[in-house]
Amino acid sequence: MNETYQQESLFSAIADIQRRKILHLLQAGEMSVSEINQHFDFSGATLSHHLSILKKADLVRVRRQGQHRIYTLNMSAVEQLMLFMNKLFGAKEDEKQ
Amino acid sequence: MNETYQQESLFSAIADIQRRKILHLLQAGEMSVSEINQHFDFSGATLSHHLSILKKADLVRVRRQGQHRIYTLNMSAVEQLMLFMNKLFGAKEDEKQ
DNA sequence: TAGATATTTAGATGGTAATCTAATTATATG
DNA sequence: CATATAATTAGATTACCATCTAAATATCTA
Repeated sequence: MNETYQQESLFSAIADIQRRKILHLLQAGEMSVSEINQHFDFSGATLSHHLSILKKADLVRVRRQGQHRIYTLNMSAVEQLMLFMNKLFGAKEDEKQ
Repeated sequence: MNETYQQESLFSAIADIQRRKILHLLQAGEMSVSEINQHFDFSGATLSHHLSILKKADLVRVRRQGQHRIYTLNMSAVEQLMLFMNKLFGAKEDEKQ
């Protein structure tokens, strides 16, 4: 079980509670940066930093819309993460493999 | 979705690649500290440190056997973690909920 | 009981990560 | 075009974390 860089970046990405909150927010639907920011106390720069880490892990995708950037949750990265977790722990993972 | 201290400690525990390797090793069966240590380069003190973090997260359990301490993977904590991940990402989690 | 082995604890160090303010880039609009 | 708004980037600071060596604790055995 050698981990790829991609897997490592996934685990680092979800290690922070603020980033997990961001991911959970996006689960309900896409959001602009300022909309996301309404749910947090920290500065916009800090949010930008967290978003860049989530982007690098490919957990979120961005598109531009005027002045705004719209972030969406990338479910295929989420699925990849869950698959890897199942392998890691040797879980059954509903008999699919 | 407010996280408990327990959940926070689970995510911190799996954030480190060495601890993920330990968990994966234990997935094959219980092991003493020195057996685990054969798979790593770092010092026994460092291993002990990692094991204590896994213990605090309740991902592993320990019992004494003479001079040895035998570590086992606690699958119910693993399951709890997977359930929480599913909630976090809004995944289907094989229709159980 | 003395010494060997197994493991943990204490304390120190270097590196990384989260956060901040200020500056920069990009876009929209009067 | 000038200014306002949205978001990122740069640079600094602080806190935390992985690791180390040395010391302590616990158990076994000669």
